Amino acid sequence: MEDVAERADVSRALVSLVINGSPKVSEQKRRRVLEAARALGYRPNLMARSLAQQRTRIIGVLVNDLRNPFFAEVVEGVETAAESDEFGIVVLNGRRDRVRELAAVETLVQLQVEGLALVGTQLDRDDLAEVADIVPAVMVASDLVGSLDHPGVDAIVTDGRRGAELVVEHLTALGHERILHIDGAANASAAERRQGYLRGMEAAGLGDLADVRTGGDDEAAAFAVIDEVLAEPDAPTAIFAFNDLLAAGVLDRLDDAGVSVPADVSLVGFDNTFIAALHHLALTTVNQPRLTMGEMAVAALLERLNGRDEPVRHTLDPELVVRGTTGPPPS
Amino acid sequence: MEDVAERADVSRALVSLVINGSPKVSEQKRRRVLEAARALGYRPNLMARSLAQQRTRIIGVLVNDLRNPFFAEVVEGVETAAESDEFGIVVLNGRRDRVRELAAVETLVQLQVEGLALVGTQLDRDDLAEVADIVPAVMVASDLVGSLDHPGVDAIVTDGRRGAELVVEHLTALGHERILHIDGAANASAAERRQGYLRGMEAAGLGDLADVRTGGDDEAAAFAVIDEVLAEPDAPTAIFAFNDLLAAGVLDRLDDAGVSVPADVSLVGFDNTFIAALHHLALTTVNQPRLTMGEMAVAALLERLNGRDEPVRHTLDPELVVRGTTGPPPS
DNA sequence: GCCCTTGATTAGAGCGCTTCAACACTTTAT
DNA sequence: ATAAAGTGTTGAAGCGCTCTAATCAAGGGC
Repeated sequence: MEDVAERADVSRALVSLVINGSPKVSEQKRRRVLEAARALGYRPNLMARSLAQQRTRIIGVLVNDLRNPFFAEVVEGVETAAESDEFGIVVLNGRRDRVRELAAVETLVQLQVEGLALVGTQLDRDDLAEVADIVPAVMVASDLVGSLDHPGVDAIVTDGRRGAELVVEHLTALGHERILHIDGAANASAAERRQGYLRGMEAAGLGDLADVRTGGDDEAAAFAVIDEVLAEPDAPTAIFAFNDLLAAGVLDRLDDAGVSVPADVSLVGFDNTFIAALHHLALTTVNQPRLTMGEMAVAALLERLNGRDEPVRHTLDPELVVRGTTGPPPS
Repeated sequence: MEDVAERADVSRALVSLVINGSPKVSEQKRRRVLEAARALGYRPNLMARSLAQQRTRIIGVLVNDLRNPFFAEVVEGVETAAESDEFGIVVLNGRRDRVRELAAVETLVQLQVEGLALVGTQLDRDDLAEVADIVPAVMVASDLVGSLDHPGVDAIVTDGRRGAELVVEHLTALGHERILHIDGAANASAAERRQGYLRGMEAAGLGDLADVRTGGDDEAAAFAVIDEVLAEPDAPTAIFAFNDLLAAGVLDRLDDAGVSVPADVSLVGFDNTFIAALHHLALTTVNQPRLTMGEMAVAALLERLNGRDEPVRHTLDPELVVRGTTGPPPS
């Protein structure tokens, strides 16, 4: 910057003004500075700028698992919104490991991000409380029971309870009774969906047939459960999986076992990722408005930066997407 | 930091030493400082540190499209390697838009990243030349014809030409002759695979049957092409798609049209993403060692930082993964 | 008792930028 | 002519940290 100033024969301060597009610079000098900058290949140092400005204009994004297309799309929503508000984002991948997530949050805080979007993270209340004192945070697509305890944390979620209920309603309407739920284990939104499932079963008068098994959030997690279930008498006629990835695993395993879907067993996923839409899977699932969620997360953070200080929680409506993996139970 | 120093009754410099784990600090003072830091909730400011240190220990990662699981896994490889070398990474998503990619590179450079990993980007030689003068760069999983022009750019690629040849060999061995290639359009690795396809066809004596159509890199790109092809006489008996996503699109469309795979038409993808492995697709495809590629990219950058200044190019071997979408042509 | 080490600590400059207050120069109002 | 009110420009302080060189204290050897 010094060099640019010298070459353009102005002060360093003026160069700064030009770079930042200040209106109070004469056209003549502006041109001189820009030309000097170009000639020297000058690039402002974002670190120095942030230090001086005392703000970074960066939103930190912590993602549970980047390989899950669902999260990738939420991030895309965050990105879009941040971009249009002239914020940058830094994405860190927790890879389903809470310890890694914790470390990532620390990194982001030290990076002085102005807001934190936690997408599907597994952090608990205490982890969050500490961080929320420092920087506004918003949880996206994962529900932390009690997160509202802390006034610094917002939440953007799809109503997983309702989503699960929709699934059960759909299946019971088709005539299913033995409906199995393979859950998301310790996954952040698992509890809610489990709850919705149980409520749905109760409501349908099938409370005593309710059956929840521990699954996970990827294909592999389904294998053991399916093997187990198929070996039992009274196998379910319908399976509601925690998410699409898990459902894909279920489908694979059923296939291996010669069980046909939906003739023998109906199957429902959750998230409506592009995988579910592949015709060859044609998975019935529950849609979550991913991009919108990402965008709302940024909006929530910006409101915080603009002074809001009560927590906000937006619950979006899930939507059942019926495709080819559900049908009436075998007679 | 000032506050911590005061509370521990030492100088700022000493605090800095403690925070950075210097060995030349007495156990007593170290304890005092750490305790003061904890009590005050002190967090070092990464920006300030980088500024003073004149290095960021950050590797910038620019990805063509985060939604594509292939790239997401390469990034995971980068992440793993960076982590073990105590580097941080900043991931930016180009979203298949060259202009956005250019902007992202600019951001990363201004962030003072110490190395740039370009994963599947579409940047051309000129774009790169400019950037490579400033920071070492490595292209991953995308081949830029002539990128070696610039001595500052390394490359980690899978041999797409060979991969495509493997596909053609597999198909011709099954008896196919009318093999169509739906390519990746302007995508960075499209040219190479196209070339391999053509070479493979020549080698099999099928040069005049070679047929390349413009596709893309997602499912939607396949639709128009398939509609077009099916309407023509002499429809191909095998289709080699640019990547798995595109292949999934092809599969969907063939399905819609009542064409069965592999009975009527064989289909091959590329990348061996988890999508291909889903039993319901069971897509024959070509594997690329994604994680390894990511790790090698970091290794290449670190070598640069340690003084290497001739360009390096690692070409990994592709591997044909035969699944259920290929078989002999209909008789 | 003096000089030399050795090890622990600190003062202070500097990293590249922004920004505020001050300044110089016009222009307009009186 | 003089004051008031703009315009454009700049000097210098300061953002939070690191790091070199200097300082200080405490032995050790003669």
